[in-house]
Amino acid sequence: MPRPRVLPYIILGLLNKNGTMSGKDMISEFKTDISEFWTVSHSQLYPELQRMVDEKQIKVAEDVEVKDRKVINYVIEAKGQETLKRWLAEPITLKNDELTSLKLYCISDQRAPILQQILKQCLALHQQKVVHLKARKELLFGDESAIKGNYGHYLILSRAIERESDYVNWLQSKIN
Amino acid sequence: MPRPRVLPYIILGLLNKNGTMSGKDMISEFKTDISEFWTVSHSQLYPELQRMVDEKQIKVAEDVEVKDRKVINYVIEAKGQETLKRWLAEPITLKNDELTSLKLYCISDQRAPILQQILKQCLALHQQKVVHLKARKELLFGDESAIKGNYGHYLILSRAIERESDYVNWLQSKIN
DNA sequence: GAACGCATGTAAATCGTTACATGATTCA
DNA sequence: TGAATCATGTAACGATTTACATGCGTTC
Repeated sequence: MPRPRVLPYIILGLLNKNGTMSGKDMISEFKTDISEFWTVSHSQLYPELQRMVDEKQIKVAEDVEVKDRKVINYVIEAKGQETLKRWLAEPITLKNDELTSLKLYCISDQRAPILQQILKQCLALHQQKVVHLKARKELLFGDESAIKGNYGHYLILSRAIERESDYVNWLQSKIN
Repeated sequence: MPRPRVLPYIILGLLNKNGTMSGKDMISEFKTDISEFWTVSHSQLYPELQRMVDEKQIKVAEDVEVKDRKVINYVIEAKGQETLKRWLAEPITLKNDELTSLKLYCISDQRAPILQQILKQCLALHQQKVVHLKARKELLFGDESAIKGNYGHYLILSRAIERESDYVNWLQSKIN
């Protein structure tokens, strides 16, 4: 069972959000706005675009505009919009939570129901994380004398708890 | 230029911290204490252990103890300790910062100079991140009317700023 | 019109995961 | 003794990165 792919969905998300885009445009947006969370090289992007055209997820935009250059512009197809919708609606799990920011990035409309759905699932997941991490800290460092001999471990565990707790608070503040 | 490897250093870190360990022991510690930050499959671990024995970074521990099972125990060698030391001392950059938690995990002693060194570099890096993210937010959403049409983007950018700011505060609290 | 830049494209090498395999130990 | 379990080991595939390649357009 191959690892689930990310790139095709980001491509769909960008095209759905921005309309017509070239590969170059996508690379540019990846770098400026998405590199904080995810990166991709152009040697992955271009073959993927071809594959997605074959799959009818996207199509080449016959722009009357700028065809001076060898730029290829793409637009999303109906099938692609459904694929994107299904991806956004997938349940959030420990395994795929690293993609949640990317999913949110693809949602332009503040009132989209899927947005609240994602935030709520994310909240539940990270609340569990906090519980788990706190239990782990209590187990390992409940006796504070254990901190001395494993200070680095203690540090990152403490930090993880703070980080997750902050995230939980933020998520709650964004949920209706 | 191949991507820098992580696994060998974690192996060295664990052996340096715990003394004698088998592959199974490492897998176990990966799962319980490190899975929050990093994962590895056993099919990666075992060949890597063999490679590191060949390189004299570690060696098989001739335990008189439990040799009933086919368990193979390892200990770190002097060369491995130097390799580990060099890794911990590498400058922290945007590229390798995702490994910082793993590095901290390998440092048992609260008073180790390398600990403060890492925390300070990490602080500088994330302070820069905050500056960059805030500038980006000002540029994109300084005009609040822009939020409506790109709400997801606004959300994750805002969250990133809070997350990084919290991290900066935490780092400062841990620095002498 | 020759050289360079740039969007796109291709190849090779590496990394990492899943699935499967081995051989020893335990236990019924 | 034979089945099951377990630590270790191997194979195959997909994903990702680096390096290199193509070919159009601009510019000097």
